[in-house]
Amino acid sequence: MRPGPTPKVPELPEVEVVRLGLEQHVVGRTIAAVDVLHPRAVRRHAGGPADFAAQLAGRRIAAARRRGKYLWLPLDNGDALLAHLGMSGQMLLRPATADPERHLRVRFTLDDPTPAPREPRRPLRSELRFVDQRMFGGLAVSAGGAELPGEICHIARDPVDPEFDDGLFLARLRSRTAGVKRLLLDQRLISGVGNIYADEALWLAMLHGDRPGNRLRKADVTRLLVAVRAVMAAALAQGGTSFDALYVNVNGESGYFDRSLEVYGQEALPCSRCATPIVRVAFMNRSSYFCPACQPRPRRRSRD
DNA sequence: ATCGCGACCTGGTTGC
DNA sequence: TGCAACCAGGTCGCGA
Repeated sequence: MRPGPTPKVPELPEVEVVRLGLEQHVVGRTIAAVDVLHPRAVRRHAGGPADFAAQLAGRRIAAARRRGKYLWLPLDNGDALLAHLGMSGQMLLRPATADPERHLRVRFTLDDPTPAPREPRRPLRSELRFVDQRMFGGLAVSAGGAELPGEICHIARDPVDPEFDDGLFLARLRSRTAGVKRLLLDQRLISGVGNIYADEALWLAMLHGDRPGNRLRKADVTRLLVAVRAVMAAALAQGGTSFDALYVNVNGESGYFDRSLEVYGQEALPCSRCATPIVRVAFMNRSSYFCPACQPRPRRRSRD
């Protein structure tokens, strides 16, 4: 069996697709058993793998929530199962008989849904599986975390949250000297934005990522927020359309990702606005892509 | 407090 | 052909 393509890194829209799938297929069901196949997957659970499993066994899943790239499943006792997909995490709902995935890390056996009175058909026994190749992701039980896990209280609301405060974001951005891309990636200011959508939003807003926060005009920040929401809405519209009832997957095979990219990964290709070749530069041990004409570097840069 | 950077992690790709 | 180096990047924690 050949390995599939490298999953795309989940940012807010991808995580929201997973949340929708969990909401539809897992909420209301009870965790019968938990099997931690790799301890690193629960490294952020203080009590270790055995305690992680013990605390979840018998609990009913009450809801599926998200803030930024964090997911959590509130449980019937007020605790929550907290999850981050990292770079390569997936949540899969699979028949219990399905072969284990190569990078299966944690397996949750779910009780069969209660059959309807007039429905003698036996429901399919299924498992929720946490699969993660690179293991930047992880799971934990958050004590009393149903409403908002304490572990993520430092994570800002995301731009899709109706309670996201645009004015507060503006004020905080403009109080900082760091470049606007770095600030976009700071989950304490705004959550859910990763390297890919940061580049896409900056291109759409025609801002260079090195523009210091405190030198942004109000109109720049307004444009940036519009852009962030636009790229996320577009991704969500294409990625969140459908998923198989037994397959909740962060890297659904929709292909929306590549089709809609304007700058990320597009080095040397012409900008769709002005035809200037897209430039790639090193940024925080990774890459930034931008159009040097549409997104002029701020002055006071020593290079270029 | 803020800033900037290294560590963590695996597997596909590139370069010699 | 073999093997080492590089690359992807979200988040945490550290030193300045």
